[in-house]
Amino acid sequence: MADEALSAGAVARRLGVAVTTLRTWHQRYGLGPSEHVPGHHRRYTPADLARLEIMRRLTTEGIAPAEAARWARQAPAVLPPERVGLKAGAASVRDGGGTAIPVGRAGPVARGLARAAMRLDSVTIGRTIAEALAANGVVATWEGLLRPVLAGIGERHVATAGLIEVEHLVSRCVSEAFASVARAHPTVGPPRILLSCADEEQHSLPLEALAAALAEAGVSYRMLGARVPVAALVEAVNRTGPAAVVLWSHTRATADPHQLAALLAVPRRPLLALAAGPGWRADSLPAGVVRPVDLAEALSLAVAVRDSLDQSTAG
Amino acid sequence: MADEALSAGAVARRLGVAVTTLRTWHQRYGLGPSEHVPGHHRRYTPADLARLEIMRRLTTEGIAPAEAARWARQAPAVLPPERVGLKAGAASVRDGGGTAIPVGRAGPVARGLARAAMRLDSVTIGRTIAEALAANGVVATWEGLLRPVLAGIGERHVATAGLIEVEHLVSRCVSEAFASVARAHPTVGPPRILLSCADEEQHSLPLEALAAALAEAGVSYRMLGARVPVAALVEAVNRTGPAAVVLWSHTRATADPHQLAALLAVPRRPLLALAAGPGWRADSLPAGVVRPVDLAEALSLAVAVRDSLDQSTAG
DNA sequence: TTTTCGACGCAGCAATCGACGCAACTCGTA
DNA sequence: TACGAGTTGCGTCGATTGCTGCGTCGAAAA
Repeated sequence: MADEALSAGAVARRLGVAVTTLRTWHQRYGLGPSEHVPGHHRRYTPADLARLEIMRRLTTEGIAPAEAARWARQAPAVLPPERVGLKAGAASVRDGGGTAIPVGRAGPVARGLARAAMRLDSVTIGRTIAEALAANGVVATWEGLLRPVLAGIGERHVATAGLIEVEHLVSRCVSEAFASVARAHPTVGPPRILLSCADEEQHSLPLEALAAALAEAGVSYRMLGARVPVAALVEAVNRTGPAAVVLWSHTRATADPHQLAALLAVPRRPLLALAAGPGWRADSLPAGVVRPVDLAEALSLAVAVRDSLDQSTAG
Repeated sequence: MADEALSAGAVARRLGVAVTTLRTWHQRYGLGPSEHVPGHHRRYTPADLARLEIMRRLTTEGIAPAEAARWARQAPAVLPPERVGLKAGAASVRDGGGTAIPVGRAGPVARGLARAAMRLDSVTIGRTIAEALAANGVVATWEGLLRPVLAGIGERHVATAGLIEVEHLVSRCVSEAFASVARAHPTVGPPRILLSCADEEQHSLPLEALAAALAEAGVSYRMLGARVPVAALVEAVNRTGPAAVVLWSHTRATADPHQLAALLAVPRRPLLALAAGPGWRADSLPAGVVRPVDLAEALSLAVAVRDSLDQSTAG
């Protein structure tokens, strides 16, 4: 007597899709209520709902909707307990559209992640990212999965002035996943690398990616986070005396070269100053500042600092 | 309270509905006298009356009758805590001079945490928090450790215009710790609770505390994060149709009651709207909004909604 | 006699229906 | 590199369905 027969709206809400999409799935793929009189309202039984949830799960794994629907339609009443071991399914069927997030040729996993993001499904988002991180490491996951999806969301965001909640949600999930990596890889030795965002800079995700990559490589670091005023940065450098400082700037507005100059004017100036992020202009950087082009380069530079320090202390 | 049996007419007059409606509610939703012989007159006990009053309150607040009835039927004793006076924050601090962080009488662990924060020692910060969470749970750790320390840092921050980097670092560590709690407690079922910050509101830590507490209690939720524009919030509510929405506002500047009004104006409005945080003014809240005074109360209110099913149809 | 019961019906309104179309992503091709 | 073809999610529109509160009526209870 409890939950027999859900209305279309209730099912749509539960799945996180629009009501119209449910109707489309019914008429295009035959995924509807098992008993439905045309013209009358749809009433979804638990079995129908289970079929739709298979559809949703497969699409969030990056399977093309048409194929996912074929799977879901002939689904046995007993659903196989998850874990079928995905891994870049060969799902290169025509795929597109609607209110989707563009991920280019970033692969089916990225497509699935984008879909989960659109549904605000933080559980799936988190799981997808964690699996990718475990399988491919921080750098590859960042370049091949997270950056494309985040860029796609940002693109849509500026174009439609919407999707802000999606952007925040994914950012949080990514941030949590990176933190999880850092926690899973305890580092040894004192942190000699300081990571900080530029003044007023709100985007710290790429810096967190670097932090996670460092943790993965066993390098300890110190992360200050977003929106660090120059005075606070100088103060932190003075207090902790790092060998290398990475200063992230996402947009030109936050990329004030004076910050770098102030960094180099500190009494015990760091060995290496990295100006990371697309905000910095190569021609306006003070002498002695290095500008890595991507995450991998920043990582190798930072690792090099660690190694040189080890060498100097050892010999 | 033995034989306070009210007749149908009396109850109808008291509730302000027609007698016929009472009969309809009985046969359609099962909201009638607990003991009733068909054909005989209905005799409503005080308990029956209380159930009907819940029904009436929810329907007049705009909740779909079928859903309101379900809520009223299986609501054992969820009495909304009426207006507990807001106590002024006892801000009498007098502890440690120099560059220490005032933590009041929060105990030695808090002092240790504050010291680690001053050293920017994220490893120790994270470990301290994790241990406290494991030992005392989310609510106690938040109220007894994290909130005092964060408040102390904020106090010093506004007083000395420094310590911003400390504040960010600790925030990040707390955030990570909460995320870790959430990941360690997998929840089941679709999320029926939506957590969101008010528009322009940047502080999301207390909301993350609530999220972690919910996860600890096995309740699934959806967290939108900081700085959620009204349009995005409404959009998310429309899409996912949560049973309860928690809107956090830290300062008065971000506590625009219009946001709550917009929340309640959504087609299928949530059963419960919580205005959380010190920003909200009790006298300016729209009717039907509950204002929890602390984390524990917000938690218990949210947990109460856990079992509520939606489905707004059937007959 | 007065009030309530159960059954039936009706009008208002929100949700949904089916049809159509739009926008946008991917991919193959030039 | 640009462009058309194939897909796909979803907004819109006028019509319909179905839920909801309540009035009415003959019979039964108080």
